[in-house]
Amino acid sequence: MVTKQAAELRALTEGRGNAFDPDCPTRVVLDRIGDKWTVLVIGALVDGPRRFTALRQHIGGVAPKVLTQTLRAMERDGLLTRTVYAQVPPRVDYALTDLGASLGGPIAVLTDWAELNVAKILAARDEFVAQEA
Amino acid sequence: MVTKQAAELRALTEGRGNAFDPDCPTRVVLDRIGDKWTVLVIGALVDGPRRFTALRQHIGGVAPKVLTQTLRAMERDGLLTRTVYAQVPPRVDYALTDLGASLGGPIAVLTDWAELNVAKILAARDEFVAQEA
DNA sequence: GTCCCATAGTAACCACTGGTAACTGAGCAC
DNA sequence: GTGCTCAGTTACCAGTGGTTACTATGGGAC
Repeated sequence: MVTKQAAELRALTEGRGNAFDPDCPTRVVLDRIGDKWTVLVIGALVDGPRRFTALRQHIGGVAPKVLTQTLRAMERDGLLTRTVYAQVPPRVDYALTDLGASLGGPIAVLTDWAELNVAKILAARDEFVAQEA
Repeated sequence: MVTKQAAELRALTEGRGNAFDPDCPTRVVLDRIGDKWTVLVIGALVDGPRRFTALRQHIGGVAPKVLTQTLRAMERDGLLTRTVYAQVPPRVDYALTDLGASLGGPIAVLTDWAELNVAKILAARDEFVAQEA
């Protein structure tokens, strides 16, 4: 614990993290971004706030439990806000914070690459399978 | 807040083959990129080929089994090449392909964001913990 | 000859997480 | 009192990530 805090402090005081240091908190950020649902939630919220069920419908194939986990983690990390209205039936709005919205750029770059290179990756995969056989 | 970047992301996700469709192969690419070790391996190889042990040392905290899994998956997807020299002790070089190297740009954007925003995320996390208590 | 070393993994095992299906609670309409 | 909506929760299961220990091979030291 002490060493971890020291590493975080060092990384922060140096101004920049080093993702290759296992104790560097940048790893934490990469883990969060690495979660595919986080990426899709950011994409689903760039247009504005959405409710829980709307998110579920917009992001195909996500189970409610997993969506809840993702949203809570993102709220904890300051990427979005969760607003509960005391109504029945309940209403909960999710909206990106400035920090969360600022992630949209890097994610767009990534999804752009993905769109452009899906074919190459699938081709490599097919070829590899063919070689194995 | 919602700017050109947001519009870009929206165009990507709602226009041509979108990542919100659970059956879209873009999901496959996001899963691969989402693996934190993949990101670090790309980062470790942009300067040139490395051997297995060199990768292990450069990327702190990775278990050999997991590194092997990651490297095999990346080889399968055409992101890197694996060259075995019939020597004793064994020597295996890993090098990025053009496809793998082209991922360096998007990943650099992402890690830049991560390193710049680590402090904000940790602050949000601390505040959240404080509010809970 | 025997012992030890380095490299690039594998094997066995465990814990945690991601995913599925079913259930909850609160008020309102019927 | 039955059913409807929304936003989850609960119980459960499989797969994955991670840890530690072990392996194969030949070269050099003794």
